[in-house]
Formats: sequence, structure tokens, C-alpha cells
Amino acid sequence: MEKTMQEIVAIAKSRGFVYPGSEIYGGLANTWDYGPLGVELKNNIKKAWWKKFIQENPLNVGVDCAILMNPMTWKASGHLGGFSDPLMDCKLCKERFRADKLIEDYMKANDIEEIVDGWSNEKMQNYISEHNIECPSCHGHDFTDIRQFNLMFKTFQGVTEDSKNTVYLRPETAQGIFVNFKNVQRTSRKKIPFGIGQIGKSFRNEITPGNFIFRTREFEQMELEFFCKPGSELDWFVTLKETCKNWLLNLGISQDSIRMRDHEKEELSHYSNATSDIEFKFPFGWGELWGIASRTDYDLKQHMEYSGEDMNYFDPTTNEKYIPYCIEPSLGADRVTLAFLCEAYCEETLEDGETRNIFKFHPALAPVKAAVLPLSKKLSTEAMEVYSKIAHHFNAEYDEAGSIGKRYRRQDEIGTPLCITYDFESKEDQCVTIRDRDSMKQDRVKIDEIVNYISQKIDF
RNA sequence: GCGGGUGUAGUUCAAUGGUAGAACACCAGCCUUCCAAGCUGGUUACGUGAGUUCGAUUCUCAUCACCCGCUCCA
Repeated sequence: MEKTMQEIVAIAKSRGFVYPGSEIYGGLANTWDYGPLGVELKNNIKKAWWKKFIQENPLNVGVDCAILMNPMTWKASGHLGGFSDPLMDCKLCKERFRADKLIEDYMKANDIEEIVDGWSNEKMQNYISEHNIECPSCHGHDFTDIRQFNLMFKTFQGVTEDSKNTVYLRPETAQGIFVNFKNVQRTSRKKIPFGIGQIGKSFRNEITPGNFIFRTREFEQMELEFFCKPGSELDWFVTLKETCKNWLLNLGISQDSIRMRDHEKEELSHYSNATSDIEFKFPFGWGELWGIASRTDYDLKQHMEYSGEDMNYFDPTTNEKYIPYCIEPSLGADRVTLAFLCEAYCEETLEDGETRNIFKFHPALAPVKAAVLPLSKKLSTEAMEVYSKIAHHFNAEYDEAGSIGKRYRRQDEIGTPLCITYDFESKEDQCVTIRDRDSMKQDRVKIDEIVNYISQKIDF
């Protein structure tokens, strides 16, 4: 069955995973709200990331930095200057192009070797008119002036909208880590190599967002900045790539759904000496999920230059002093949530030949871990007690409406791994029947042992 | 942002220049001892705003959203 994006969006809304933002006011472009199941899923994903990259990893620690930062941060990082696209429109056919792309394409076609990066708008504009570069779409020669689209959201700190108080919503979480490098290193007493991770929201005024929660202007990132000794970065790069890939596979992403894409030399950002993407096969095509970039010492160096703060690390084992190199695996939380949604959504054929569409999440990610279903409403009180016991530890549901079969199906639809039935013998033997959705096997389990039982099932 | 299409209950679809109906879902009651049973009743919609009109869900315009193309990199 070919899954379409439309189907995913519809099912996500109808089951309470993701709703369109501000819907009652007619919506707001490309904003999405996570519903009761969506927030559980996303939180579970974030928890799983944190567990793997921070909690379990003795080399890494976490931070949670402010979204608003001193604007100098963005000058140093290059976002205020370079993180914007020089765009021009063709006045004839109304198509919009990136000026640097037009020039690069022209150069490629005419075997001219020159680097456009860093050109001023004026220089690009002049080049286009001098060489009479045409519109790739209608072959016209009538472009508007270049307009710089800065991708950073601007706002004002303080009550007056005075431009002196302009601040920006961070376009990536990474810079909060870089500016805190020395703080974290000192207070955590970490030695190189070590990493600092963060989960948080970032904002980019994308020109063309879209594809549901794949590209939105407000999004959440899970980033790790891993600092190592210069020269060792490519080894760490390879190690981290594997770690990232395995994390996805362990949580139920199939081998066929992802692929690795190494960036070509020409494609690399100016600060990077190696970059790989893990791409996921979304219903709309392959899309980047996880960017793993070896960023050299670019960021720390930039901040050292702009702030005057010495970012050198003194290595006590070798008595060397150096600015650490950095590997950055950066994962979009919303993107990977979408990936898990797509991966989990499947059609199942029942014994009677009927088909139904359900979500099959890895138990660690499932929004609801267990549902308590009394066999009869007469057992409500006792079943509710079992539910309370479970809900103390896990997100659980209690359902007594409709037939037992109906209630099993409702849980199957949202990917609940375990269904717990309280029946007429339960009171006597203090046991319940637990059905495992994946194996469709049933276990008779002592009520006192349910919590342990569930813990084991959802571990990963 | 540009070009093309769409917009009716939660979902899938009807009807109509005189203000809407079904199925599934949902809720309540009866019934029901392990995988979508049945019966009874019930809630819920013309994306938003303006215009034309005695009257607009239907016609016009704007706006918003979604889908398909151009763009991109978390």
C-alpha cells in the first residue's frame, strides 16, 4: 500500500497526533499543534534521544539554553550575514530564483571556475546583467533587484520597539552550546573528547516551508556538539554516524527506509570538512532527517574572535593547547516524529480478510503503553485500581466503552503495545491477562508484577 | 512567494438562490465473560470576511488553509 502524505495528515489529525495550528481562526501557515497522542510520541522520541546521547553516554552532558541570545552571537556564527538567500524574481514569468544559483549554473554551463560565495548583492546583480544571464524558465532578461531574505525571526527586547533592542529567535540550538563551551567544560569537569547536547526550539523564516511537519518555521532540534582533538575528528565522525543510524534502527525504522548520503566536496559548507545526511523515505520522497557535520574549529574560533574569550582547551595529558574540533549530529525532532509516524502507519489484514490501518510503534515510543480493559462494566472499580497503579509509572488508558473486541481494536489503531484485561477470575487469583500486540500472545500476570512486566516490554 | 486545483459534521460523501442529509466514528442507556455484535436515543458541518440579493452553503471578490509543480538541507 502506498502511503500518501495526505493520508498521514488526515489520520494524524483524526486520532489526535497533530492538528493544524490556530485552526478555529482559519489556521496559520505551516504551524502544527501536537495533540494528546502526538505529544506523547514526540516526548518519547526526545526521551529516547536524550537517553542514548546524554544519559547513557559517559562522554556527554546536556544543556538547555535560551532562545534569545546576544545578537553578537549571530554575527559571529555568520547567520546575520550569510544565513540568508539573495533572491530575485523574473518580472516576465514571475518565477523566483537565487541569484548565486543562477550565476553558478551559468558558470557551470560555460566552464568558468569561480567561487560565488561571499559576493555582494551588487556584484551578483552586475554579473547577471553583464553576462546577460537568462531566466531558466522563460529565457527572459528582466529581473527584479536582489532582495535579501534573512531567515532569522526578529523581535524586540524591552517594551519599546526600538531597533536598538532588536533580538533574534535562534535559527539553531548549536550556538547556545558553543557560547557555553567553557562553562560546561569547567563545571562538568569533562575532558576532551566530550559532547554537549540540547533539545530545543529553533526558528527559521523559510521561504518555502511545507510537507506537514517536515519543514516548518518553528521547529525543534536535537543537537549534539561533540568536541574532540583536531586530527581525530574524522574517526569520531564515522563513529557518530553509526550511532545515529543504529538509534533509528533500534527504534523500529527499517533498513529500507533510510539511506546515508555523503556530501560532495563542492557541496560542503565552508566550515565543514565532512558532512553526511541520514535521509528517510517519506511519502513525498527522500528527505533529510539527520545532518552529521564535521565543523572543524570554526564555531569556537568565530566566538573567540568576536567575544575575545579564549576558547583554547588545555589538554592535561599531553600538555597541549588547542581549539577543539567539533562533530555535530543535528536531528529535527518534528521530522523524526514524522518519520516514525510514517514508518508506523501500516495496513494490516485480519483473519477474516478485512484490512485496517493501524500504527505500529516501537513500544518505547508508543504514546500509550498499556490499556486497562475490564471484561465487564461490573468490574470497573477493580480495573480502575489496576489502571491507577499503572498510570503512576506509564501513560496508560482506561476503556470500558463497547465490546472488548472493539476496545482492543481502538488500542491497535493508536499503536498501544499492551492491553490488560481484568476479568472475573482476577479478583480471586490477583492476575490479569496481558495481550502483546506484536506477538498476539497472552500472558497471565500477577497484578503486583504488572509494572515490572511493562517496564521490560518497553525497554530498548 | 508564483502558476494550477480544492474547501459541507471528527472522517468519507450527498443535496440546494429560501439556511442541510447519509454512512462510519463519538457520547448516553440497555445488552454483552477476550478481538470492530445488536437495540434505543443523542451531540456535531456549509474555512473566514465582505459584496450582490428580500434572502447566499450555492453567485462575485478578498483572505486563510490544503493538494500538485518551482524552491531546500534540521
